Amino acid sequence: MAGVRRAKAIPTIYDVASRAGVSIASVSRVLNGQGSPKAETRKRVLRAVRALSFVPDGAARALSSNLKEVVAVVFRRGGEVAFEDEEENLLFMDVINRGIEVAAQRRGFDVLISSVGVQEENVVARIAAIAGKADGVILHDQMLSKIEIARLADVVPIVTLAGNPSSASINVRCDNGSGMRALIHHLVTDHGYRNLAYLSGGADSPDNLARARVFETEAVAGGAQIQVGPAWQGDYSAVGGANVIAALLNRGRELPRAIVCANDQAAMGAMYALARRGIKVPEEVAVTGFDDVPVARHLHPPLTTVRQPIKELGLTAFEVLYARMGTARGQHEVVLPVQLIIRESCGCAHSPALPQASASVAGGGT
Amino acid sequence: MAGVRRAKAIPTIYDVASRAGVSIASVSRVLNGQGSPKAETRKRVLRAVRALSFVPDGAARALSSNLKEVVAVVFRRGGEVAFEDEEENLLFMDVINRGIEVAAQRRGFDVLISSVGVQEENVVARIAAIAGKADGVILHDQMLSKIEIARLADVVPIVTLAGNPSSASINVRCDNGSGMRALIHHLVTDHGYRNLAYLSGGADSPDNLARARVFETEAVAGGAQIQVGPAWQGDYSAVGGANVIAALLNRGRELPRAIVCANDQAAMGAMYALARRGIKVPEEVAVTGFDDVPVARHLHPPLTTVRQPIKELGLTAFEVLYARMGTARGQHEVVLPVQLIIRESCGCAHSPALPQASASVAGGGT
DNA sequence: CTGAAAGCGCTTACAG
DNA sequence: CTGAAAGCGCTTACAG
Repeated sequence: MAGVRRAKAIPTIYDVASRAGVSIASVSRVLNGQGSPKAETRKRVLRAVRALSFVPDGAARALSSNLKEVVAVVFRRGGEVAFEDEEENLLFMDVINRGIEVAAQRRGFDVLISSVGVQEENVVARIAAIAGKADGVILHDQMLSKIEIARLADVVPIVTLAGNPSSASINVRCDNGSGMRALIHHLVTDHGYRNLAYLSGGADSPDNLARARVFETEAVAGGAQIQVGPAWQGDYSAVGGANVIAALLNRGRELPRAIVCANDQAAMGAMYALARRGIKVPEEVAVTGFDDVPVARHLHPPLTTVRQPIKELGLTAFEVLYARMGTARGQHEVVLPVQLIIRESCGCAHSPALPQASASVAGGGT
Repeated sequence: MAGVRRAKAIPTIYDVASRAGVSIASVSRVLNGQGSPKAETRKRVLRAVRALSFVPDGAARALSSNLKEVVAVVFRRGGEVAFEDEEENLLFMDVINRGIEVAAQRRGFDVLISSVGVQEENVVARIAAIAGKADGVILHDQMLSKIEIARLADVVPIVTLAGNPSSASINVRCDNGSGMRALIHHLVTDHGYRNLAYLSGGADSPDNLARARVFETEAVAGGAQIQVGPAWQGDYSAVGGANVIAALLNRGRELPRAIVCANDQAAMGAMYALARRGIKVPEEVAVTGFDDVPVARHLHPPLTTVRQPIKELGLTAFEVLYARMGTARGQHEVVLPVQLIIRESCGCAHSPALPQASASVAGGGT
């Protein structure tokens, strides 16, 4: 508001109509392909539109048609970035957002992006304001409580990404269970590790909780010892992961044979901390991640992890939201499959690669 | 439009007003902090707002206040992704977009993101539609001609990123000239290379043109031989870069001592193609990039390149646009400084690093 | 401090 | 096929 306003008068549909010598209704019709305007009318309108560089005002359209053709995406923006590679974290969100955007485009929607600072105060108000500018909202992370979501859902359809299912919204997530199950099976059965730890992610993250739960069940079922608890509490970040390992080491604790990390970021941090102490991965301690972010394969050793269908997560989130805009109810949770990616940090043999970081080529082209 | 509509009736400002027993004007005032509503009025309005989960409609606000508080960002979406690392390319745009978003947030704006397919037909119409939904537009790449920009600029302020300066818009870019100058100086003077080539980026990219021009001037001024021309025409992509090298090698051409690539992506492709033929970088051929994307330091060898202030590019684009929304005119070009980042692909000595990919830590924390 | 009313720029029944 | 008119949900002078 403060001092922001337009300079020159911008042409409206009235200007176009009078220049073309027709009514504004006709202008609207030819512009939106409604009805069957006469060729002559059409021609005159189009000419006037060009002459005036007329662009229909989105707000006015939205108001009268009750459709903004905008989907809002809200996510948390990280604070300080200790590891340079932490930027990769963003990539994860960005790839999801790209998926949302591609799906949105197909339906003629645009994407309104809005990040919320980690320690921003009025999150609810912020999100409400954004919701007012869109036909639907996609929420990354767990930024709103169940009731807050329910309240907002009265006003606009909501899809959560990796959140908790709720009767008021739809949750889209990946299959943490089978991903973790495959990973533990590989570690316990294939490698025979008898002592594992789970380096946890954000304490209140549903993904983290699900992964932790399956980690425990499967490891124990496989007859392995496990280490869990406060000492292993990370926060999905590389610094967090590094701190956990460093603290453990400082207190002289003996490390397990394998560290299963809540995500790739934490794994990067853990590997960094281990390297600093001269502990060899995977010879002394195996480390695994979750997500398969692009850098994962560039690490030394390349990271064994569980690949999430990142872009599909976004595509699906939009499609599910779009469907919800039309119909009242539907499913409340959508689960996408994951894939175990075995590289070397688990202890598997070095697979021969081309002598360059980008050895993993899909096309060829040369 | 097709079949999309709301389910339940959504509360409007009238509902709030009648529930609170005041006029809609009062509701609007307390919600927007205008005037000085009585404490009692304020209380009753707020209570009603909560009770109804009222969220003001953005379209209606925008229409009556003539301010959407939305800035549109349009960029080109790549086609196929041959190199997996090509995703990093997105990161570049995404970091810029993050910068835009952070700056926008400070001013109470949200960001409307819209990518345009490489071979999409109605680009002008698409962009016009997006412009109608925003108070200003930021254009990545060179997607619109000079006249198209001028036409659109009649309707909405425009900032281009790495485009051409024009009287109708403002262009924000980095200082290609001094970056390339520093790089060539390092290659020619410090390393003494006498034979260089410029692996070009998109033929119509202003950045590429500027870099190519300075490359020539500086290399020649330094007394070096240069190779340029169609055989060295890439397209900013890794595949493009790889193809150029492969084609040259296939035709038995002798490579120069150093290949200066238009950007990091092309450099990655070039290094890949060289590695496939067993040509050693930097011992036989030095390779450099431009941009300093995050993977650059993970390559083997780590890439010498010119760092662009990526996030600042975005921040600046928004601020400049915001300023333009208020005042009629101003500067037409903003240039941000760059920094030469010397790593190993130029032939410089291996700098001792921690035994892990993420050796580059900023904080510490352990 | 507060309310009645106009107006923002479109879309869309409703007549003709 | 086309136009006059109502209405979408807000903000903001203008009176009081």
